[in-house]
Amino acid sequence: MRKGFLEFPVLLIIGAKPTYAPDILKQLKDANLLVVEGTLYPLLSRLKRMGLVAYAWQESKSGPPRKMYTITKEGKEALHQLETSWKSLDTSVNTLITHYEKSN
Amino acid sequence: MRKGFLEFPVLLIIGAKPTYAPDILKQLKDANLLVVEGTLYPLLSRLKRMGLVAYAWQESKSGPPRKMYTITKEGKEALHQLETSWKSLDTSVNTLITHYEKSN
DNA sequence: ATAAGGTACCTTGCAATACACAGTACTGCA
DNA sequence: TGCAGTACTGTGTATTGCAAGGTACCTTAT
Repeated sequence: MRKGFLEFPVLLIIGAKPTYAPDILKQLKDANLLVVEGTLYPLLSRLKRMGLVAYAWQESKSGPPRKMYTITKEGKEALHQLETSWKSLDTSVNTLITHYEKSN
Repeated sequence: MRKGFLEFPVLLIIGAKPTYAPDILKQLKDANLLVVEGTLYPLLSRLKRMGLVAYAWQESKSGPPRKMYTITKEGKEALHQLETSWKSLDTSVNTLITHYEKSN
């Protein structure tokens, strides 16, 4: 279950708008999801290998070129499935919390 | 982040009422959280080693004795912290979902 | 021109988690 | 005594996420 949880938020971010790694890190941090470079880069490579995202090099005005990631059709399908799983998990856990609180 | 996610639902279950492994498995399954023996037993040992739960042998009318697990004071404290983390994660992910949906 | 600092990407090695799978042990019943 | 059911345990493995270190490019200041 919940294997590769991080894929979900990352796909959500890329799915919302094409972005590149440092920006993804920033958005995750803004969302209170602490992820570091060493986690994100391998994850992005994995998503690319699975065909869920694609990238294109894009020049920058303030540094080296960036890999701009976009979500693919397959990525969107995977995203919808992840969203379903998430909602199920969310419901399950919140139910357990309710049970716990009722018992005290 | 979210390292050892399963600890949370398991602690919630034990915290609500003393139980033993097969019953925990059943409750997790009822909550749509698929976990198997090979995952749960090491997890329980870990929780015990960390002092978050304790167990007492209890005889059964239909088979071998059971390890009845109860939550400890430390376990309750850990549980509250896990609950806080969960709520934060819940909010974060749902925010990202909203952002994603708005962008489409 | 060159040094320094910043940005972006990538790799290696490690620890922990969760699973598959197999095994042990106790109980009750035929 | 054999068998099925219940409960607990151990081994091996893939994956995940992180720490740490490294490469390369670009801009700015000297």
